[in-house]
Amino acid sequence: MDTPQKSITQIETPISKSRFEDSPVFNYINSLSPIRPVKSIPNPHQFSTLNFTSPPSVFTSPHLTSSHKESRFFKTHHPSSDPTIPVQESQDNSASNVEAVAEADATTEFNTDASTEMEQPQIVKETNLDDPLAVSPCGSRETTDLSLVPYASPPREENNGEDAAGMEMQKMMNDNVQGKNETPDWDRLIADSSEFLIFSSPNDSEAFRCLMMQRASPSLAPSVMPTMQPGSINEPESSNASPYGAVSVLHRGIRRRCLDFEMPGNKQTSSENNTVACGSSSRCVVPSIGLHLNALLMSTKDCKINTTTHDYSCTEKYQVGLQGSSSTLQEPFDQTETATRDLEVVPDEPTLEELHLSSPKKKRVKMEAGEGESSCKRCNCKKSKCLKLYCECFAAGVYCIEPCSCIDCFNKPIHEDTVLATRKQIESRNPLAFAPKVIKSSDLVLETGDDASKTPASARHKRGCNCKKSNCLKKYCECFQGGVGCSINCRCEGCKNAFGRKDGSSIVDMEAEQEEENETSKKTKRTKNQENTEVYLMRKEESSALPATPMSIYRQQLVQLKNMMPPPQSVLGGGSSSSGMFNSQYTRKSETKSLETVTEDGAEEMPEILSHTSIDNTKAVSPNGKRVSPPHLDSSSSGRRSGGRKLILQSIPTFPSLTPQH
DNA sequence: GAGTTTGAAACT
DNA sequence: CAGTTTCAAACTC
Repeated sequence: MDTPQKSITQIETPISKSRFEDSPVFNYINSLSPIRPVKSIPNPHQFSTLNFTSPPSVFTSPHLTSSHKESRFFKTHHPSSDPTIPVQESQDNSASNVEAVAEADATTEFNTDASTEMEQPQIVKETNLDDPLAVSPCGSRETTDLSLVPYASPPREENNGEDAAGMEMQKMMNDNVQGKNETPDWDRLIADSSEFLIFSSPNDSEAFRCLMMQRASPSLAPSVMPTMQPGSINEPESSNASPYGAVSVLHRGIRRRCLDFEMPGNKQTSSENNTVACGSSSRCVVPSIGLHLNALLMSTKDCKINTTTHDYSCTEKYQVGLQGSSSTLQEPFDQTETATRDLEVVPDEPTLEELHLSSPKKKRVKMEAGEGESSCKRCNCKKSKCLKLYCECFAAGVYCIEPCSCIDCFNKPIHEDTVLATRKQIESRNPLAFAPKVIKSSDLVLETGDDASKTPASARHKRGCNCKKSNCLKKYCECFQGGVGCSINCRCEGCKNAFGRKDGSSIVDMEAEQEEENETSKKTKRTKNQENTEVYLMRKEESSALPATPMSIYRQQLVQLKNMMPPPQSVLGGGSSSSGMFNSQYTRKSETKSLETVTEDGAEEMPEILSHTSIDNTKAVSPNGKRVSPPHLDSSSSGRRSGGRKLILQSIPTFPSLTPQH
């Protein structure tokens, strides 16, 4: 039985309004007031494209406006007993907020907070905004918002929500521009915000930062994916299309969603996190922002979400500041892609840059034309429907996106159920299927007790490779691809892995590095034996695409830090759960842990990177100027020269300073 | 860009 | 668990 109340209110509003407007009193007032009543124009389009110029496409779709209310924000349960009112409210707010973020991106963290807060009270609790104002129970939102956000949308009538939002947006934009004079120190803002602005997910923060960056460098503003309207796709789940649509639009524009496969029963949470986009998103949508591309990687493979606890471990600083510095070694290509883009952004890596830019390598062309274009990891699946581990996206825990060339792809938000089911199935078969393939050596040592720790990479492939012909010298080899040495877990034949052979000899690396070092100083070419040379060349080729990009630099820094840190604690994230990809990396456990995990991958690449990049550069390109100062390795590391050319990871003793104890 | 090679994933 | 098939990335031309 329908409660007449609702319908009555719906009907009554317009009626009463019209009556009111027709009334002489109204006319009188109207005549007196210079303010003319403006009737809302129910034109969703007006709100979007026409009104705003910034990064339009992503957020301008009518679909978006129509589905705002169903965006992921509203997936969260409203604590209030009567969802209708809050929803209505949040509808406007969300619209304005989303738009604010999207269009104006003048939105500050406060606004973001506000939106988050408004839409996700629970998350707010979770995220614990330090700002007392921010934490307001559902009751007093508006006040809070207003107090918090200079341009936050004030409470307004439920009608013409979109227009209102749009107008509000413009107002906000204006206010922001005028009031702040548009001199945002984004780095500072982000840095500052990182302390109290805790995003509901790492991806959120990523997206946030992305937007910030975007604003910071409008010239780089993406062309923006024009027509990716998932909603336009005739999906069976049309009922759900909206939410997805909204989310997708938003995320497509901003971020690539990560799959949080876990929480089978907890769909809500799952969706919440699912929506969480990986940093990838940023790269996808904001191609110009090379730095963010890495974030994708981070989110996808490196910064794993500990779905078990729903913690995210890359500390916000890392997440935001480093922008996916941890981009996985498992995806050298991505790195390279990113690198290529980063070159434009980061001018201070002359040698490598030049090297990279000047070399019209096929690889690079390939990357630019293909993966690099979107700067997203792209799969090319044809038969697996992207629902098998064959699919890199799926394996990485991210949804496929536009740039993917996959056919019959089911790895999309609209098929979330399928994806989750498949994921579960695969995990049931192999609980570690989605676990990071490359894990820290320390962890490994705990597990296998092998000599992994002896190798420079300081990480090992979990299962080991099974190479027969590639000698573990090509990316066919997962160990090599991951930038780690082979271990006793490997069943490879003729292993010549540059990062460390199965037999435990990591000497190759040492020799190569030292050799290169000497060569560098002497400016002569190497005189190493053929094997090492071969290895070296291969690695160089690999890493040539990984010049001194910020990412690589971050990684480098991280690696350095890592090396200075004491041996990692027991595996937390690693074993945390089978949800794998996202497991450890985002666990908020401790910064140390985060760093470690982040570094984990970074270390994989180190040998090569280190041999080519200088610490000075590292310093120079520090993301937001925050931290990761390459510690005083020199004194402690025997492998490093005054020139700062090289770091020999192996030789760097653990350094206690960064961890509380030890 | 097409074809080949390779090894992981999936299957039996 | 081992062998085989399938698959898509990596690689080569």
